[in-house]
Amino acid sequence: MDLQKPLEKIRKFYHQRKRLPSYREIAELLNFKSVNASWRVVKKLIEQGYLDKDSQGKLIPKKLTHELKVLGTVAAGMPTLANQEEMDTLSLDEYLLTNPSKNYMLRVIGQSMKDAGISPNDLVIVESEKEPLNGDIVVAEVDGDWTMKYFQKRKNEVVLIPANKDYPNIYPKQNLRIGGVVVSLIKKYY
Amino acid sequence: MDLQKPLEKIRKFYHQRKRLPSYREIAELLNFKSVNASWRVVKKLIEQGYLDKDSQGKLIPKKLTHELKVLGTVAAGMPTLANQEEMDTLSLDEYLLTNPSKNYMLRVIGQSMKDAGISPNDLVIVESEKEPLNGDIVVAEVDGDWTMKYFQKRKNEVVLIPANKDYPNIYPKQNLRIGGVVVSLIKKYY
DNA sequence: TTGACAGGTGAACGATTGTTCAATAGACTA
DNA sequence: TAGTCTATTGAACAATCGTTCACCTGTCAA
Repeated sequence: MDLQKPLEKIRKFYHQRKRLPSYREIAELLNFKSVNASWRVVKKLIEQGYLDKDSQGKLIPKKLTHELKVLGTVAAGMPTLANQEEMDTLSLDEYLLTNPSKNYMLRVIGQSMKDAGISPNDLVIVESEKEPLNGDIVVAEVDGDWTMKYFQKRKNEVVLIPANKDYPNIYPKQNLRIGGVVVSLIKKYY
Repeated sequence: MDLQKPLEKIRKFYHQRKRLPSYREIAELLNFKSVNASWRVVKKLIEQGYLDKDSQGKLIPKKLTHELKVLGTVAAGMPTLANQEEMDTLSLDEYLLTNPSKNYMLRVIGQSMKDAGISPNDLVIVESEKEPLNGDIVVAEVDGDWTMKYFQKRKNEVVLIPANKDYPNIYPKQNLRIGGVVVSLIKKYY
């Protein structure tokens, strides 16, 4: 049985309508006249791990969601088209959001983290209410201003160190408030 | 009517089960004894743009998907908790995947793009079958090896330039194959 | 020629679906 | 007190749901 076409149709339906089709709808998609035919196709798709079922028998997606093929490492070269299907896929949302309810995103302005590869217009994902470790990049309010810096705790004081020699270290006198720890950085070129 | 609790419950259900609850299930979630009660809650949620309906009346998510609050710019400071709800949200998948079927992801090894802020273990999202412009970062096969470099087209030849002075420019003799253009870069610290 | 098998048809089942109606309970205002 | 409003209840509707029958093709091997 050819599972490729059904998979593609179902995937398309899912992305367009943001829900999975019912067996009747699958029959329509695949030009079946009987729901039993789609029932059998779905059974195979479940066996192969593309779909799954609820406790109530409702279909839920498994390997269908907007996902990225991870093709390997750059220097190791490009995999051929032949084995692309076997590679892992990954949802960016799930991958990047360490703690969805506490994550938020900031757009970077200013050059103070330049040497860490963080430039204006980049996006950083920040996790709030997280205890920073030495070397973490934190978003902090120092004496009234918000900045992004490396976090360094020494004996009794905290130092905020920029990744740019043109900027001075910051020794917060009072009112140091940590807004969160930068958990990931996103640069978008296009 | 308090929509916050229902929203949160429905959102949680959606993320756990990867489908939206039925009206009966919503009633159960919110301790309603009547489906009509959930029907009205849903009506409100639709009016506010959190949910939507199919042509068949089935619920589909709108602003429910795993989304990030974009809180503003770093230097501009942190918004207060009060206006967080009004901020934009953004799905990373939708934001980063310029062309889902042609995008794939590579893990970076090697230091050759160091000065562009691209380090080993970073992830790059590549769009295949895209014509590179001068200055774009491309993934290319040169004389048998795969690398990531800046793309530069001069008169009749193509030069691949690393972002690291310790590495030489590459003047492909033959067999230059562009695997794709890097459309975004992801660094994950945690 | 026979038999097995995979793919599709058609119909039926009880359960669950979205939707709507009338009715009830409490909070607030006039 | 009477009246209005909102939130919830409870019951009912046709339609659709997932699931399972028995049956009908065609293909290929024995």
